[in-house]
Amino acid sequence: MSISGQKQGNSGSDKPVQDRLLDAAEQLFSDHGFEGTSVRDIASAAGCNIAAVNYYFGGKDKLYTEVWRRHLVQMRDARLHAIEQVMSESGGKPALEDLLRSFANAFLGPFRDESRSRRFMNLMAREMIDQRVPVNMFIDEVVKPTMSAVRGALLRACPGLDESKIWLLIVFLAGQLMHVVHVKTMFEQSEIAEIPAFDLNEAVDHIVKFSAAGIRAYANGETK
Amino acid sequence: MSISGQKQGNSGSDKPVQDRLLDAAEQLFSDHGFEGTSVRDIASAAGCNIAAVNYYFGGKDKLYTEVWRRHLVQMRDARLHAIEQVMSESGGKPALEDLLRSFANAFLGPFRDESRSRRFMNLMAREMIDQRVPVNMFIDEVVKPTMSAVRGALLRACPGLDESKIWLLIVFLAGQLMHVVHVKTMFEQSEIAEIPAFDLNEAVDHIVKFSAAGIRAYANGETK
DNA sequence: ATATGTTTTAAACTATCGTATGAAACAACT
DNA sequence: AGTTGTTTCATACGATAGTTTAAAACATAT
Repeated sequence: MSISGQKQGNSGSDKPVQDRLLDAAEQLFSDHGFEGTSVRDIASAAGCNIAAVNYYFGGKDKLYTEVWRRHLVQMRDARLHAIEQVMSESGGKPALEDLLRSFANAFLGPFRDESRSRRFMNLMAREMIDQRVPVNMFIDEVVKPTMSAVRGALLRACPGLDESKIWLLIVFLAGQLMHVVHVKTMFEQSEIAEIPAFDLNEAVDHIVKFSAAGIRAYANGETK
Repeated sequence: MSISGQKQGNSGSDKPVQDRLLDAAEQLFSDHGFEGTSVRDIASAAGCNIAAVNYYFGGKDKLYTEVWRRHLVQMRDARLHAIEQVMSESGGKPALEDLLRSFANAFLGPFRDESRSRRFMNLMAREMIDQRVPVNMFIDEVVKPTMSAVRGALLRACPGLDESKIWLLIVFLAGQLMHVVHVKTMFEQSEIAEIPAFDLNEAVDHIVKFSAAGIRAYANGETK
């Protein structure tokens, strides 16, 4: 059998054991937190033996980071794909607003699906209080590749942009989007029904308009 | 020695053991969460024996709820005192705006002190994810006494108000204030320095103006 | 000083935690 | 069949969790 093979006739479900463990762990970590979840609970929910956690992931901590890695690569791919699509649709010279809107929508994608977003929200709220994922992983898996892609696309959309200052603009853009995520997270946790559902589209419109104006002002100031 | 007596020559500090335990527990629960804090850690930080937690509080859970009770009674007293003061200053017939402003400021008091607010914020963020304090306690210690006081004051400030609908107005008012707390909580957790400090005074101004208009419209609609 | 009630202490208890182990079960190939 | 490499399993390990216990230390009153 090959080293990366998967068994076929497993007992609990049709999914391989690794995925069942990741799914069960994500649900339990989201509901009860890292310390409040035991590997026995996870293995039981995944329908497999306790030792499988160590066999496949090398420990509870590693399993937790792998739960996150799954989300991180998904985020990265969604953002990279959004940028590539705008680039190809515009023949390599996208309108600034289109680029910003596409990226913002990809950024906020995980929070649009109401059914799955709650689990991810809880996971994120917990991770924001107790940081357990190594920062390097977050930087390497998401920030670096996303940033360089946005950077390239921004330069095509706004040729007059100063290359030395472009990182600041991207950080600022991501900061606005993270802000939206934070507000949305808070609204989800709030049980007070009085507050209407937070409108992501409205937030995206604002950020696109605001950032486009800011970036253009920046570009003109540098080139004049 | 009386049954509620306190020893004088304790070893760790000048405070009694109960208070030292509550202080240490609050700090540790705020930093590492309930599951992430052991009673040995708490006792060690408080400079006393492990058994003291069970001797004085009857267990780790009870200690946690007592940490919260301390905050809850403080909240309740601050709000009640604010209402009493407005009532006495106005000779029992306060202006609606004064009443609302005074209550709102008392409500948001714990979040104005920047030095102590962070610990309480963390504690609250954790409690919002994992509810461990019995809801009855929150209702009995804060909601009920506060509500009836606000109700009485509101009736004096707005005699035309329908008594059967007044609870809804109070819930609505508290909901707005909790909303402000949530946003503030989020801003504190956010590490992004780009966002300016959240202005509580601005929020209070808005809520006072908005709620006063709403309540007056309500009262007029019911009395005409 | 003796007696009484309270507080503090060190140690032990049971339960559960994350992890490690070695044998059994299994699948794929010679 | 027999061999090989992978996966599953029951079980055990050491560490630590929250809690309990009983004796020692202490303060106060008679």
